[in-house]
Amino acid sequence: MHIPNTDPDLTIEQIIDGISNQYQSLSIDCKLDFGKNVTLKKVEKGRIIVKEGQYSDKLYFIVEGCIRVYYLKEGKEISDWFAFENEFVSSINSFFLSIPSPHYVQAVEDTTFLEITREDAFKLMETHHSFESLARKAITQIMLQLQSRIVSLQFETAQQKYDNLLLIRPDFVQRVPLSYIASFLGITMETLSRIRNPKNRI
Amino acid sequence: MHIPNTDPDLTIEQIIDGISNQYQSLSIDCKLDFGKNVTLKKVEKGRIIVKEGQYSDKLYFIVEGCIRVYYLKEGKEISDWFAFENEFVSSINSFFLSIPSPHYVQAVEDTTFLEITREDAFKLMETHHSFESLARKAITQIMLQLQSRIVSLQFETAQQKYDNLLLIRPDFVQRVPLSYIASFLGITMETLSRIRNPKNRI
DNA sequence: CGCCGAGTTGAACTGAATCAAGAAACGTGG
DNA sequence: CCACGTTTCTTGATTCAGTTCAACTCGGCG
Repeated sequence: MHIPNTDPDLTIEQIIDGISNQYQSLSIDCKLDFGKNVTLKKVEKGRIIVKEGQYSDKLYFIVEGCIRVYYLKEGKEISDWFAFENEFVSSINSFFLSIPSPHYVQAVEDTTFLEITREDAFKLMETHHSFESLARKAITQIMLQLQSRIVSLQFETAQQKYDNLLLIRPDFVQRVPLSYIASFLGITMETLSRIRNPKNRI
Repeated sequence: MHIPNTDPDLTIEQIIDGISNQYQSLSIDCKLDFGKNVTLKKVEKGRIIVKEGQYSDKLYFIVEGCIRVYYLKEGKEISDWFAFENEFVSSINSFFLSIPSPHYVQAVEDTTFLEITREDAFKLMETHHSFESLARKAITQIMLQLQSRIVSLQFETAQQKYDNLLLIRPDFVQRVPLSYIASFLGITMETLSRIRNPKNRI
């Protein structure tokens, strides 16, 4: 799962066909309309796509690469969300609540993605039942991810959280710096480092 | 917010009208169809509505009362979700993934609610664009709640978590036993008790 | 009245944070 | 290709918030 299996030079039409197959079959009308409202973008590793405080009314669909959403807490970066190939990602508070983004959005690798504005996305949902279904399914998936993360955060030890992550998203640890992973798991870098050292295992 | 403002003796039609107003305007057709597929139920305080291990393919909409979703971890009850008047609730893993429920669902107070099966709910989503929108909005709301809970769980002290809860859902603490709240916040009952004692405040 | 569950308080313990210092890996220019 | 500075990761010592376990208080109710 989550293996980079996507040709980064797909056309918008091909990408939309992929979405239609993976998430929800879209009507021909809807695909056309969808295609007219997205932009295909490429950014290099490390590039900040959205800064804190901006109204980030964009939703992204990753074609190739990895995007990280994080916020600053007392000067420290807290990673909140990572998305890989074929996943949707956005500064969700900003996107859904129309508030200034508390999050930064950054490319962890060279990344190719589709971009759509909130306004256009909501218009598509209203116009096309199949797009509304797509949205519902994508949001459901995110909700379930968040749910399982809560269970993981709440009563697991640092070791269990890390093991759990390795189990669910083995590629994660390969592709994302450890410092990002630590804050995502709600632990410090030092603790993560100790956990990963087999000598410290119980 | 979340004040019991609902007459528990509403008809199904009136409840559906309320949903149509609060979440998403539903077409007349859709409301009728919706009404045919729900059951209005009442359960007394403490009653277990769903047991762990059951396939819980039901979604509930609370008219009056409070429902708790929890699971057992090493013999201890961990509260995962509380829902009050005018909120949807279910054993989400079971409902959305069609797996046996890892959760128990229990009435915290005498509770009146609408019940709909997954099959019927999904059929309504397919048939009625407005019902699909309703679902999308309800799920979005849950997703945002989960998101803010993650932020709260991840880097806040026990004190901050409790203060935060008081701020966001002041009625919560009035209506739900402290032992339930503790596990919801990811802390022990003893810690919660100390936190609430003004003498221990910094 | 006495029991029972819910909540409180106390003392000892512990997992992870913090602070501080190294080691390894990484990239960039000479 | 190597020397360098920078960033990323590891290791060690100390500290602390919150857990655990155990005893106790309080209020409701048969």
